[in-house]
Amino acid sequence: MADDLQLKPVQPVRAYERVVEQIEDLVMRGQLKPGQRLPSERELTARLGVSRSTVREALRVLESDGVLRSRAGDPRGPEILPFSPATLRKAMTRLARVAELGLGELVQFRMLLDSAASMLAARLATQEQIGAMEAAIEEMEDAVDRGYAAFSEADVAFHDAVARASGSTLIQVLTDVVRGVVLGLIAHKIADSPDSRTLMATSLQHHREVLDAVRQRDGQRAARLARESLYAYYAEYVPEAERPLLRALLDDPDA
Amino acid sequence: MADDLQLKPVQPVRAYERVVEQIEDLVMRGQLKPGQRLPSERELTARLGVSRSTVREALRVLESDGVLRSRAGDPRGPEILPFSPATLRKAMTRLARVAELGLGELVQFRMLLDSAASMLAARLATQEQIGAMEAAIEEMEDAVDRGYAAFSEADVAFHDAVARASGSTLIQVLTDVVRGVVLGLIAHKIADSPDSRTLMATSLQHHREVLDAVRQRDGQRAARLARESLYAYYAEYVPEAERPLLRALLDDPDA
DNA sequence: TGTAATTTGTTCGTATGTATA
DNA sequence: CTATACATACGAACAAATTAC
Repeated sequence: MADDLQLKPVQPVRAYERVVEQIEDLVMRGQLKPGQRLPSERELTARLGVSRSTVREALRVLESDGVLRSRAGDPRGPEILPFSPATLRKAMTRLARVAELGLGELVQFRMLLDSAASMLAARLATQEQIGAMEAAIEEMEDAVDRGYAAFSEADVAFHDAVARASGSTLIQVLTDVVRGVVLGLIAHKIADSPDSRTLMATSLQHHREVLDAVRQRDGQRAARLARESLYAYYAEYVPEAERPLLRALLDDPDA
Repeated sequence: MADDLQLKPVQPVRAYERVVEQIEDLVMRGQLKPGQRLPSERELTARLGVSRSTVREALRVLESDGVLRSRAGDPRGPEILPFSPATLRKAMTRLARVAELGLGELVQFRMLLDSAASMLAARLATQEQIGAMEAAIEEMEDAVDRGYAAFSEADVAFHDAVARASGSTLIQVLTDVVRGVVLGLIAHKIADSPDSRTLMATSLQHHREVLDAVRQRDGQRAARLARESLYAYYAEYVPEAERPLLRALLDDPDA
């Protein structure tokens, strides 16, 4: 007998899975576009030749994946949704919890993303995109006196502007997701900080420097400043033991 | 009337969603660990006070999220699974298709991940982890004569070793995911390349240089070489129009 | 080895509340 | 406001699969 035939164990394919695949395929191929409606459950039952329960299980899975939404009583049928990073965020959040990602690793990854985004922004950003960064900085200046919440909001706007200017959808989405997880872990600590005003002023200055590097089209400097800025802002909330992870991304890790 | 009360529209919460939440919570809190079993569908029906259909819809969603697996006839009940990046990969793949991510953006992101991984590996890797990289390189050397498939496998092993040595789970998982998407898009093109042998030899030399920089603990050099290596390997498959995205990550983008 | 018991996979019927026209 | 079609949810039934004895 040939002993090295590549035979894999066969697992039964359930009916609802084939329904999910069919609908997913239609969406992937663009035959079903956001806003369009799927036939009603009863019609799907008839067209697919499976029971209502099977159709429903498939719809629940697709719904939880953010592919569509079905509402009770809507005679137009389930609605195909536009893509949203919600599923990615869910998966990422689970990864963070189940894999027990430390704050250190999350901040490290943010440094990585923001650094790359700043590099790309310096080299590729349009004047309009640079204008959006400038507007966000002005908003931050105004917000210093209005407290941490307002400042944080403007800060997010700045980083979003940079991420958009990077031209990379992946960087944009992942920045959004990772920031959400990080802020969820420590927002209250920063808000409660007694010298949060000093923190904001320092952070604002760092952001100005990044913007300056972007304006001068100096990608490497923008990237370096972005890393240093995040390190300065978050390092104190990261446990001592994990700080080497952050420092390893700085140009001079032993300084 | 107060006009600025933050009132959001309430959307009905369906029964199966509350079941999903309960079980997801138990897994998140570590009260249900991988390998453990959930009660049977009928017992869940009784304990949760909902019908079996509702329980099943919840189980299907959890199954599609990779949280558990239920097999027909298994009297021990659904099994809690260890975390796997499968969901992340699924979400990422959908993002790539639906957001119409070009090959350029995907390769760009790989450059970014591999660059960071190499930098971190140079600064943090243990001798054992460096040994794994060396072993992968030797495997690549052997594989040059055995064709693209074998070479690609060894190549993957090298990048995995680097990603592991980076100490970052996020880098590790995302490298795996993005590589899967990229290879899915162009593996056949490389395999069919007439001068694939030359390509392999060049790539092998680049990998040796990265390893050398890691051995010498030169993070910045390792990162730069990693970017250049990926650029050299993939650039020709990336449409002309998207290549500036890749070059923007090189130290000298105009060269 | 084979068989019995239990579980999941799937279907069908029904009652109820809801959104749309 | 009403009629209609819809989704939600329940429960019973049978087939197929798995385990354990």
